[in-house]
Amino acid sequence: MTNAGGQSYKPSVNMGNNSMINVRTRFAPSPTGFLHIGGARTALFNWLFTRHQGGKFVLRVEDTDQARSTEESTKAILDAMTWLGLNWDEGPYFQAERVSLHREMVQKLIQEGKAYYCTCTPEALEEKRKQALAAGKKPKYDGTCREKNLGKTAGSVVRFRGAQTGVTIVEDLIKGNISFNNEELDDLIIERADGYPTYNFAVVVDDALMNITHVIRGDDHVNNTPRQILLYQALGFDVPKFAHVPMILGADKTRLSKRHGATSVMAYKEMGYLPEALVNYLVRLGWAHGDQEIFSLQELVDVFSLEAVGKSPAVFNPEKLLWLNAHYIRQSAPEKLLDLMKDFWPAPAVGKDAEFVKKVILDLRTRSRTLAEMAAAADFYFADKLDYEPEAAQKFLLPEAAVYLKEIAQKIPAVENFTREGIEEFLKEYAQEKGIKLKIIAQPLRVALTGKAVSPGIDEVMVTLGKERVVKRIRDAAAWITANK
RNA sequence: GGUCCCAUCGUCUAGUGGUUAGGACGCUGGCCUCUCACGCCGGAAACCGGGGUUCAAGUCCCCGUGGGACUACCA
Repeated sequence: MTNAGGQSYKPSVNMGNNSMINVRTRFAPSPTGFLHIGGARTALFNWLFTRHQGGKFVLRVEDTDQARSTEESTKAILDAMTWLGLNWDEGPYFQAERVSLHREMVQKLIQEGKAYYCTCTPEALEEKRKQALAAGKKPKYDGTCREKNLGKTAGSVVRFRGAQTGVTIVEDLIKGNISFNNEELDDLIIERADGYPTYNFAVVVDDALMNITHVIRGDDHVNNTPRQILLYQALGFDVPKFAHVPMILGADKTRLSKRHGATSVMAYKEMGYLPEALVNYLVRLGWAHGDQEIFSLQELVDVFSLEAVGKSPAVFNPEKLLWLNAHYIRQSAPEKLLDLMKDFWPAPAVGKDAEFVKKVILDLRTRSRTLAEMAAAADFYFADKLDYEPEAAQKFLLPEAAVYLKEIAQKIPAVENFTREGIEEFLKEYAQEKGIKLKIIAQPLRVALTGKAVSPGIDEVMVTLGKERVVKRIRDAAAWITANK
């Protein structure tokens, strides 16, 4: 399964450059929840970089935490990727299915003396950690089993024998060179007591075996990177290029989480956001191309580069996302919106004539920031009988207006040119005849037609509704005034 | 605590030693107008602080300060 159903994007790079043609990247989510905003941006950057370079984008599910991984999460993540249009070329591979490979590599390191069995219990380690912390020292594995040359026993784990001197330099495509003293790195566990590899080991083995050339991931991983580089070297693999993208923060500048509102990509779909809006918003978090704000996916593929990714974290701003979403709704063809709106319309809208619904969409297109907003604003188009908003009715459905409404209802059947222009002309002439401002009749008419004080232009509404419904609604309003005032 | 990263309007950002520090969201004044929205024109709003380097620093260096990440038999 490679969800190649997405459209294809042509790489914009000079294919004559042989070193670039073999770019391979991966997105490696752990299936312990839905795809969230941060993960989506990481996936997007990977995808854009890869498509720009004409490389291969691999999807790998990191499910070695057997206790927390679920199939539903895997499906939810793939669905979200597909919705965003981030198609992958290989995978999804499942890390848990590759444990024999990982174990092989663990054994290799043990045989070469680069890893060793450790029988320290979690409890003992936790105790030592506490003590170290209390004494103001660094909580680091103390090497109890390092030189014991232990064999495998029940409950034993395997630790990597890390270098204790020297410096490891991470050459990061976004952050530049970052150096770490190896003495800061402790002997990390690479195989757990349950026989499963730990993250830091499994990523290295898998990335190496899958020939990943560029590891693009969140910068919460920078501190893991030197250990991983040491692992690559111990295993005799080439070290890939790294690019650590800054985190996305909430309004309070802490790491984005549920506390800050919706963080699930699919929650945005359900709220009526378009994938192109989310993609456009996400890509501008930490990346810019001069002053440009609006980008199509193909445009992004053309101009995206890791060099232009900023180093500092970005605060997630829902207002700007909303603006972009409104923009993309405005830009969308009515046919497309007709399709998208199927999941959003209120019950009375289902089964209505497509041409009529399309007109409704056209009326509302510049006035809706989300599809859900559009649906909410559209209720009056589909209602058989209007409920007048109390404040609107009180202010505009008055006895003096009833006179005008009745006359207008009477004259409308004779309006030949029942278009926006024709209707506007008719109403202006009527107002002139009466010696009043258009305003005087527009608001009562609006309430009569929509039940609200705020709506699309009354000419638009009238055209969409059609003469018959218009006449009926105006008469209903006049009758309502007689009955209630 | 230790290690590492980061720092331009409220927010996202442009800026690569010499600019009236630009754009966008949001806010706001006006125009358009049947309300609202769209659109158009205008406004307020920023280089964290201190030292250097330099004729010249938002841009380079150092030190502070502030924020963030990691510090698991999670990923």
